[in-house]
Amino acid sequence: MTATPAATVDMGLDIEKMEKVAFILKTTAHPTRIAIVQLLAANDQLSVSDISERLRVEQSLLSHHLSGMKLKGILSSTREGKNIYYALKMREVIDVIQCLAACTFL
Amino acid sequence: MTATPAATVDMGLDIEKMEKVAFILKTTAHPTRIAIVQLLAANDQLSVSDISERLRVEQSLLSHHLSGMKLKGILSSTREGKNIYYALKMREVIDVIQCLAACTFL
DNA sequence: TGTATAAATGAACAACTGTTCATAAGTTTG
DNA sequence: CAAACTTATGAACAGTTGTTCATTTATACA
Repeated sequence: MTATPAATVDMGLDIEKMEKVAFILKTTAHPTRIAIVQLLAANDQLSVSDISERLRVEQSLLSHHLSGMKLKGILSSTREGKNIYYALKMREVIDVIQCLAACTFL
Repeated sequence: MTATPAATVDMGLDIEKMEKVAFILKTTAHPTRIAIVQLLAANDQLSVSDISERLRVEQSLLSHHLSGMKLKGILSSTREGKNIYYALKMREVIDVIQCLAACTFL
């Protein structure tokens, strides 16, 4: 990791908040992963092949993204028969994305 | 770069918006750089040494961060005598950070 | 049991990031 | 001009990321 700069300058974002947001952003700021979050925000659980079809992302690559996100605590997964269903675990991620979606100026 | 997934699933975040936000986030989601943005949101221009002192980040490293951010269009710089002053160029960055700061839930 | 289907895993690799260190380049002032 | 100061630059390097491909594991079902 990186050393945190000393000053706590702020606009309402204290260090702790800043690091949490940075974490969420770093692990989510990628087109495929944002799309995954959006899908799971709307669907509350989906199998890998569901996601793969909808996003047209190849199985293996998708799996890597999913397990990475799971590892970082953003998603959870449960097996049901042949399929494995992923769901959003860290709800703050939705909030962050919704927050950004609400930013009209962009 | 990465291929954009096909589906435009959304929560109000269309693909274009999503990519702009992702860009801003990727280039900003780092403690030092967030701190820089915050400083420059509050000060509208600061010399490298100002920033270096306030954030206690070493000259060369800071310079790398700054010129990277400039390269990506986030900051601008102008020389005034010995000093070089950096300023926020892409104002949306402030908006994004303020937007996130407003998210109380975190 | 064998075959099909769903998903994970691991190697390999290129590209990018963050960092440090040493050095260069531009500016001011004596 | 030389010395001091401020900032940039470039090499080097370790670590991370995104991706592909081939292989493996797990489950279901004939």
